[in-house]
Amino acid sequence: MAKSAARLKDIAELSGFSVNTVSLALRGSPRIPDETRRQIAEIAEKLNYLPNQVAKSLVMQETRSIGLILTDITNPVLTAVAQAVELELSRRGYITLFATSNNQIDLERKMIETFRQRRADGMLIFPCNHREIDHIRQLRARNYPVVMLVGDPDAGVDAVCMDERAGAFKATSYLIGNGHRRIALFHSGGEYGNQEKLDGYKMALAAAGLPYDRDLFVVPRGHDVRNGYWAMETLLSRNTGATAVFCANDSLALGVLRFCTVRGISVPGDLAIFGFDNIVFAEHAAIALSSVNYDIEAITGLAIERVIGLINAKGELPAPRVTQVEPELVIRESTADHQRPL
Amino acid sequence: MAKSAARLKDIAELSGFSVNTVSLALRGSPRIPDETRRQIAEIAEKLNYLPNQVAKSLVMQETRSIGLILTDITNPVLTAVAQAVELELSRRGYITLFATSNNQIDLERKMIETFRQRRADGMLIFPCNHREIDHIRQLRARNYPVVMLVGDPDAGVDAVCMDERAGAFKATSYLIGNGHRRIALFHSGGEYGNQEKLDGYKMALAAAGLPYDRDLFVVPRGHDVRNGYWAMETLLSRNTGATAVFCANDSLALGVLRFCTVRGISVPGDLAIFGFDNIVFAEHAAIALSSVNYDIEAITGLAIERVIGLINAKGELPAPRVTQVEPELVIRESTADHQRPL
DNA sequence: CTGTGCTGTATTATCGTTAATACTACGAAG
DNA sequence: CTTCGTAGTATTAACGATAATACAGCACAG
Repeated sequence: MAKSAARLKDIAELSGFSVNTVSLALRGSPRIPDETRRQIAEIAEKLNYLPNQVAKSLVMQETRSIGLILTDITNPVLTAVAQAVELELSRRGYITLFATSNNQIDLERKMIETFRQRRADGMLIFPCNHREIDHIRQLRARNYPVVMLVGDPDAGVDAVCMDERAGAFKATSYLIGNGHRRIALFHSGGEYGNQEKLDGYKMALAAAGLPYDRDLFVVPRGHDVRNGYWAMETLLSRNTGATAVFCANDSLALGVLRFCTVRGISVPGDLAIFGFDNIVFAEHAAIALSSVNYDIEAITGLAIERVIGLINAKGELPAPRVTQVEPELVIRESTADHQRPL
Repeated sequence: MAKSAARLKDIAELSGFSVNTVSLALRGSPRIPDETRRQIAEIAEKLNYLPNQVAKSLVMQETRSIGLILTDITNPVLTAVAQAVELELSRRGYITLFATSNNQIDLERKMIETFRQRRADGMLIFPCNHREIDHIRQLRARNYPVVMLVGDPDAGVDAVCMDERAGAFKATSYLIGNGHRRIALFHSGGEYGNQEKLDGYKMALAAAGLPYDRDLFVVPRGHDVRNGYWAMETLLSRNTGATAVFCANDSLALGVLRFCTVRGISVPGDLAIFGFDNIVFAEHAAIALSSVNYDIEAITGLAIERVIGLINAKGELPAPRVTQVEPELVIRESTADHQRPL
């Protein structure tokens, strides 16, 4: 902490008024006449006074800070989320406390505890595991304002999130509409994961009367570019006759694109690629990627609205609600916009 | 703030000991016998007690929090910096207060003020303008521990940063060594900017006896992918006969790559591309980018070491020091590794 | 048998603010 | 000429922790 910062007491001594008068004057109380206020403001200015938010928090019982726990900030979507949240909260006079769980649930628990100690007024959480959220439920049960950024409708905790099932359904349906019949799915869901994108994919196939072929489903070990590369290599070795790939996120899709560039596979001529999340690099890839748009502004906006609502709710919190935002498709070069010959 | 969190006082009342005894017991003071400690710990556990860090900060005169001000967190290098800083600080028991200035100096000033109000123990700052740093100097003059992540050696403020001039020199020299004689520079320096990359570029040309041609220097309006695309278009229209492009950052380079893909310009056959910062997407681009590596671990590690050193320095702060980390080149596919025919 | 030191605990002050309440002077009303 | 309201300011008590100091009771040395 900065040494020897000026306090109300210092201003009080220099001005001859009491601490309380100084406090009232600086906060613009109507009970203080202008002349007094002027004198006090002048001295405050001279001492470069800045109110001590720590002391203020203690007495006001609010810190005007909100914790944001992400799984991994290098994921471009989460980066954008972090940016949007910080911007909007700062606009509303809140500070953002950041933490990344690095997909480890112990770290997630630890960071929740840290934020609780620091008396963050509320928390926004991207849980690292969609199923293990008892610690978050517990938080909520203790009347702590918390909103998740992903979530099942029956999680028992407030959430604002993208409707991933709908997104996957739309993207798959689009590919089917373009004439594709053998559509691969790259999705590192598995243990962690929400099955929602898988569900949406299956629903779209079913709706079109196409069979679900387990061979077309590749589960990469992670969700970054090199995993996408690996997944494409794997798919090819299975000889499935796939003409399109739907990737659960854009990094995987960029990996697929890279693989195709290296192997001379033409995109979208030989293979159509559909991504998910619509990160900035998707738009500007060597071949611009079609993707399911993650509407960051909408989701973070609603989530912040919600958590601040909970903070301001006096007494018991209202029953948790889960809001799902339906995503739009963004069609670019990586999917042909015409009927492909079979 | 969470309603009705347990306090020391509650534990004191339930256990029959005084508040002070409870505090000592929970902090493991040797003056408290084991049996007493056990009783107290048990009740604390039952009440789900978590010490109030706000109150603690007030009395201890330290918040164990450090402010990090970035220009724009969506820049992948800064994202990685943010991640590394948060991780390391959390390891050392500090919390990270994030803010982005969005390259607006007013916002930068405002965030510094916010952090000062919240009594962050120190700050790490990526100033949005290398020249206008009076407000940061002032901070330092008031004995506030602050370390910049970029900086001139004579800034008068502590800094740990990459030696950009050396990086630019190395990259340009590498291209020259590969036989290139007409090397373009895309650098959005201009008003904001450090001229350091430009300096390094010029030095390398001079060292090889090559002239500096103003036509080969394109100044894009920003530093994202589309600006790189635009810059390449501009360069081409100038008919300079450039055989290589050195970009001040990887996003620009990716834009150049995209342009080349669209126009059928072979990389590195017709044009070599060298980036700067070595972001993840550089490695995994359709054609993997050569780049100047930004050693995030080294820089953030040193910066954190420095700021914590300043925090722990009793009394007057030591004279400011600027540490420059010399970057390495990472050579990949976008530059040919053999002598090109002229 | 008294003083001394130690062990375990309690009391009190403090951090910098806000909030509730208490005073003091003065002008107006009865 | 008292009373009362009010404007301006001061006093006191929180907030929840830590830290310095005080105080019992008991063992032991002289």
